[in-house]
Parts: sequence; C-alpha cells; structure tokens
Amino acid sequence: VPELPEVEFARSCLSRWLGGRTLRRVDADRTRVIRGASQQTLAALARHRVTRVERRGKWLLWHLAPDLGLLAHLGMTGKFELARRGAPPVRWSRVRFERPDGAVVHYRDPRQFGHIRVAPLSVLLDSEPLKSLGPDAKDHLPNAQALGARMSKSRRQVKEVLMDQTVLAGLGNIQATEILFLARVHPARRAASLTQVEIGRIRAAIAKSLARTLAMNSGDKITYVEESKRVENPFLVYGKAKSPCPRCHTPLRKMTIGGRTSAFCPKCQPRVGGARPNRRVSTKSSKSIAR
DNA sequence: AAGTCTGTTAGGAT
DNA sequence: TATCCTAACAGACT
Repeated sequence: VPELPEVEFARSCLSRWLGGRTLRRVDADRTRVIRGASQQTLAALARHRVTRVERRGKWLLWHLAPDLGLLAHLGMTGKFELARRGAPPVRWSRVRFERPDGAVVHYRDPRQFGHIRVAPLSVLLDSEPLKSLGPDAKDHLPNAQALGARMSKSRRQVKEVLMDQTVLAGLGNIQATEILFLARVHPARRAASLTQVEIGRIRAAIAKSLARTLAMNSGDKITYVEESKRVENPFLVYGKAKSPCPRCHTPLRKMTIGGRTSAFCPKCQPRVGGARPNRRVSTKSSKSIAR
C-alpha cells in the first residue's frame, strides 16, 4: 500500500519520466478514479508541459503549464508505470499520459480507490484535501513540542492520531505500526496521555521508519507488500503477528485499532497510561533496532 | 470454493 | 465539533 515513502518514490519517478516534457496525448477510461472531472478534462491536458511534480503527504501534485494542476492519490493499489513505445498492454491501466517520444506513463489501479483531479493550481491548493492537510511527516516534521501540542488535543488512540492526515500528512497503517514499535509505545494508548519523552521517541521513530522504507525502493518499479505473498515482507512488525519480536523475541500480537490491524510487541510496547496516571517507561537502552 | 482480509479517503451517522 | 463507521473496489489467500 502506498504511504509517504512509496508516494515519494512515485514522485521521483514521475519527475524523471515527465518533468520538463510536454504531454502529447492523454486518455482516460471511464473510471471512478477521475473525480470531479471528465474524460474530456483529462484529454485536454494534451499539449501541456509538466513543469514539476511535488508530494504533499500521500498526495501528488503535478504542475502543468499553463496554469493547471493534477492532483493524484494512489489509494490502496494505484501506481504510475512507464511503458516504452510498443510495450505490451498494461493490466488495470485507467489513464495514459503519452510523451513526445511515444513512451506512455500509465496510471494503473485495480481497485480504483485512487483519486485524480484536474483544476487550476490555485484552486487545488485552496480546496480540500490539500487545504486542511497537516505538515508533511518527512519534509516538515514538527519538533517534539509542536508534535505533542498537536497530538495531546485528542482523546483518540495514538495510532489513529498518527494516521490522521490533518494532524500529520503521509503516515498510514504500515508506517504507524512500525513507528510505534520503534518508539516502544502501545498503539492503543490515548494520545493525550503520552509523556513528552514518549512524544520525543515517536518523533525520532517517524524519521527513522520513513527513511528506512524510503531506502528500500529504487529504479523504475515498485511492488507493494500486500500485492503478493511472493514478495517478502520487509517490515519489522507490520503483518508479522505471532512472529518473534525482532528486539526481545516475545511473540508479536495483533489487535484492531480504528478498524485497522495493528501488530505490536506486548513486552516492548507495554500498555501503560490510558485511564491511569502516566508513568515513564523504563529507558533501558537496547541495541540496533530500538534506539 | 464461499468467505475473509487487505487499507485508502469521503461522507454520513452518532 | 470530534469521533466513529461503512462504502467503494478487486484480488489473494484460507
């Protein structure tokens, strides 16, 4: 599933594939992916030049000249792919952007949970969802104090708050699961009960997990973990309930939080806080993984 | 081989 | 207002 690191990878691919180029032709299927726009709106992108592709949280914003923007979200199964001229057909291709050299960038999305909107750039910037998006978890990660201020206002569980795009933009179920493991915080803790020390650990874990996942992808192709069991799961605890904890070897458990599966280590991520007064988690230093 | 699980945002219900 | 719940969708696995 595409979260901040995978979307950042998509951004760098798109920038490489289309940056500075003029679109020769754009054509879209009848698909629910195109929201608030028609197939004709997409087709009218032809002869526009892609000047820049930026990322905000999990959203991609293409800058097109003159004065147009394309806002894309990959949903759960969306991805952009480059097909050279004469390449075989792309399964689940929904929208195609053809370059002057005949290569085609496909937007493929089997489940069609993705979103593509086209509008003047200023309109996209001033309206939902960009308007109320929180600071980017990678490019504008708030310091521990500011992060604490944002999180302490909520009575929800910490994992839900981390995934709230208006609090912090870019984290989804996978990253939130990994971050809380690295920070040694139980996913069901109430956000408002976190100590400043724990917030500090969460902040460091955000940077660490994003950097780690970001470093896993290079080249022109990406494969999401859930796409196939043939792809090895590269994460520390996500999707690994019952496996031994990479830090203490206690079997990992899972529970549902905010309707989503969360894996955690019952020993490394003790359930303190909540209704009871906070107490500091022992800060025993452990090697490599913890930190 | 029908049923379950996957996780995103939007939008309605509470 | 803040939070909670489910639809949309399609494939892989049990």
